[in-house]
Amino acid sequence: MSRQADAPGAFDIDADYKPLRDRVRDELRQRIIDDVYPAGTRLVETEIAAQLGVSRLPVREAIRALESEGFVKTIPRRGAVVVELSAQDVEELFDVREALEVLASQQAATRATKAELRRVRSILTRARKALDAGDHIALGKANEAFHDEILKLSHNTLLQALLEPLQGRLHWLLRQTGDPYDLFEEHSAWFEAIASGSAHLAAERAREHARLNREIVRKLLAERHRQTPSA
Amino acid sequence: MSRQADAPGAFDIDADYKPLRDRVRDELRQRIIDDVYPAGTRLVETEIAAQLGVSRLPVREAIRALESEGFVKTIPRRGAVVVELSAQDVEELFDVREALEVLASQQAATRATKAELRRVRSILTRARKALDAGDHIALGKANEAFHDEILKLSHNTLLQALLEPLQGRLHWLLRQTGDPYDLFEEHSAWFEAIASGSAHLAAERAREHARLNREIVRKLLAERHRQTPSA
DNA sequence: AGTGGGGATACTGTATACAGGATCCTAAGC
DNA sequence: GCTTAGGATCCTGTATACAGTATCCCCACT
Repeated sequence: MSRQADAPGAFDIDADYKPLRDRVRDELRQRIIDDVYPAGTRLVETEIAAQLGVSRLPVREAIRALESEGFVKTIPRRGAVVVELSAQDVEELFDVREALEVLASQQAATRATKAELRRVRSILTRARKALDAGDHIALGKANEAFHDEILKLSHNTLLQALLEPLQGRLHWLLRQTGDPYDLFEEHSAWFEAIASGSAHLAAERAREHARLNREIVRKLLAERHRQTPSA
Repeated sequence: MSRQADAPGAFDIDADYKPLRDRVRDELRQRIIDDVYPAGTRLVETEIAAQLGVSRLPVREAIRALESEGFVKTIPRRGAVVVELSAQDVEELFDVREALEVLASQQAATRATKAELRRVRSILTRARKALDAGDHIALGKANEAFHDEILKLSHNTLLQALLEPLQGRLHWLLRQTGDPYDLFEEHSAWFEAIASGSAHLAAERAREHARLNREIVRKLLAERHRQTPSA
């Protein structure tokens, strides 16, 4: 997170130290998002440990972390399983996301600095380019980065801590549903509302965006369900 | 929590099994809330392990859990410390609490069953009695239970999972500030709004309640700060 | 052929052991 | 007297080891 945040001149040798558990957690999360471990997959500690060349303990702690992030569910004495997001889970995810993103947007409107706004604008530019180039991967990443940045503009660390894992699950969901929708106009309008400094306007845009997004995912899921009725 | 909640007729031998890590976590959380471990206290794994008569591992996992709940902060290779809630932390806590409790209240208004409403009403009665008897401890517990129940009425498990630890920290804060305020009229009005079935009204009441609560805590903290300017 | 029991197996839960980094104290130098 | 280098100590990070429980498969019995 904050590499050398304070004491700018200080020597900070091996500042990029990260405990094994964190690196394992990141790796496993990525595998879940990338569908290497589809829903229902059992995460067996010994297996993963052997595969990554570490002992069971870091794996164990990583799995616990993923549990608190909502990616896996563990049953006592039975181990961890990658969760399947039910329709209700998705609805709840969007319920909470909407509430928190509206708050983030409001606070961003009143607290964002000019430099921060510039940075977000540059992300939008990146998204535009990816869209024109037809690069779906880059577009998806830019869209994810956009949401992350809006979150930072709120200057509310608790909000960030809560919303980040939720967005992780949403991105997971969106990747499952296929190619990223064209959200460029949406994001632009939302961003301008924040940049205008009006908390009210920013809130309205955030809510609108969240609802549109929810509808898109609903449709995609309904489609997918029609294709694979029972699986 | 939910001992043998589902499958009423099923044999569920040792249903009350709980991994050591969970029992240790509960114990440590309680100690933090009860101010046995005041803010700034270092939680040394070996110490706690010896004291509780378990090995370091369950303690380690418990500490990780408390970290994700926001009670402690761990620095790599340095260990865990009970956090001190800064003024900004408190504000953020209330920001998020307000947003989520408004959502919970809205959903409760449209989803709560008659049986559930009866249960909440009985909690209010308990609070009333505690208030009349001047039993501050019981009043505080009833108020905490009230919030927990409202949360359940929302029938939104994600919302509950997110809000529970936040409320834990709020209760911690409120206990630090001394005797529980008289929130009976407030809670009653809020409850009636939910019982009326109007999402809009329920949302308004929830917001009002959250804001009042925030003001109370602000005043208490300002007072405490005046008494202990630097500590 | 179907069902129930017994044992093997696989995995988690917990304990112990060891390695390496951070802190703190002491002592020497300025 | 103050500062700083060196080492001892403490504590976390990680690995290994053992115990106990759940699952599964196979075989015997009905």
